[in-house]
Amino acid sequence: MRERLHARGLRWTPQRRALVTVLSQTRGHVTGAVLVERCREQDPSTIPSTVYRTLEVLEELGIVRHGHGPDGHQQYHVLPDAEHGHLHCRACGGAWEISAEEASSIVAALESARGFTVDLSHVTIVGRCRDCRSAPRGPGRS
Amino acid sequence: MRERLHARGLRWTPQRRALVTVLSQTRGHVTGAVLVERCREQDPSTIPSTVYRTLEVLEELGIVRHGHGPDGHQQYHVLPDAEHGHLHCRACGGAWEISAEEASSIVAALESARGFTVDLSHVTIVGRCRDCRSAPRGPGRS
DNA sequence: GATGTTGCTGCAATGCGTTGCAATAACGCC
DNA sequence: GGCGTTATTGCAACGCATTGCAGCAACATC
Repeated sequence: MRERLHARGLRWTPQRRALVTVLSQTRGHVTGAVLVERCREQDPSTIPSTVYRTLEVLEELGIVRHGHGPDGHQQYHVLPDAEHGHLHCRACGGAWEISAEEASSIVAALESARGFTVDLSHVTIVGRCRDCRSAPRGPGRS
Repeated sequence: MRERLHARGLRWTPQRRALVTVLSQTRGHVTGAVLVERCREQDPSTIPSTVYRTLEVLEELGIVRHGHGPDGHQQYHVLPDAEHGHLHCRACGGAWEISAEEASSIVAALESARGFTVDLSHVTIVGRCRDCRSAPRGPGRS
């Protein structure tokens, strides 16, 4: 980790160490706010802007990816999970992953038709799941 | 417009009138903040929360749709444009629309495989467009 | 046109995230 | 170990959006 930063002329600071530790104990998806809070547990003097800036750096290194939840808030996930997209039911709040394979149809379509390279891990698709689809008319947070 | 509100037991207020006027002069996509600002031009005493709450109501009526830009901020578009998704290049900031037809492959796939109904107008796909794909390594706002 | 209901508004506070800037402290080098 | 360079941090302010609550005002009714 430290090496990767140094290789780019970046620095290995206590604050970064803390975030990396937190990330290593994290599975699945987390919002930015939660990461800030977890860092605070480790070191109460943690400042939000530092965390967000560090996340930016780590994303450039390919350590994390971020997308946006159905409410538009940050959502980070730690690699090296397979790259995947996200599916959210606006009625029940449920969430699922879309595998690269499952998404290949659009990815390929956009690629060949427009020459557009999709960042799958940033994709969040909102709608209604099987169970809620038939339901009367859920509230619909988003 | 007024009728549609009344039909649901809702009220036709000066503030709503203002927002509807603003929307009627709007084409394409607008962020929430811009709508607030435009309302302020008409009536400087406009309060943001009122605007956002009214947008919520209008969305329930099917007058507007909202999604989230690549930065996670609100983006509204006025109907009755054909329903469509959004494509954003993280390097140049360019934006395009994805027609329902073009998206039919995923929509149909998710529909049949998972029984998931996609809200296409809420979809924003981020990546790199043809021109930026070959570029060295753009900054990558998102 | 006066009155009661209850949907809306204004306001203030909160939450998430970003940005500018001066001070700090990693790092490389001697 | 001391020193200079410059990436980072801490802080404070800002921007967008949401929420709770009390007072206000549309609307239906008489």
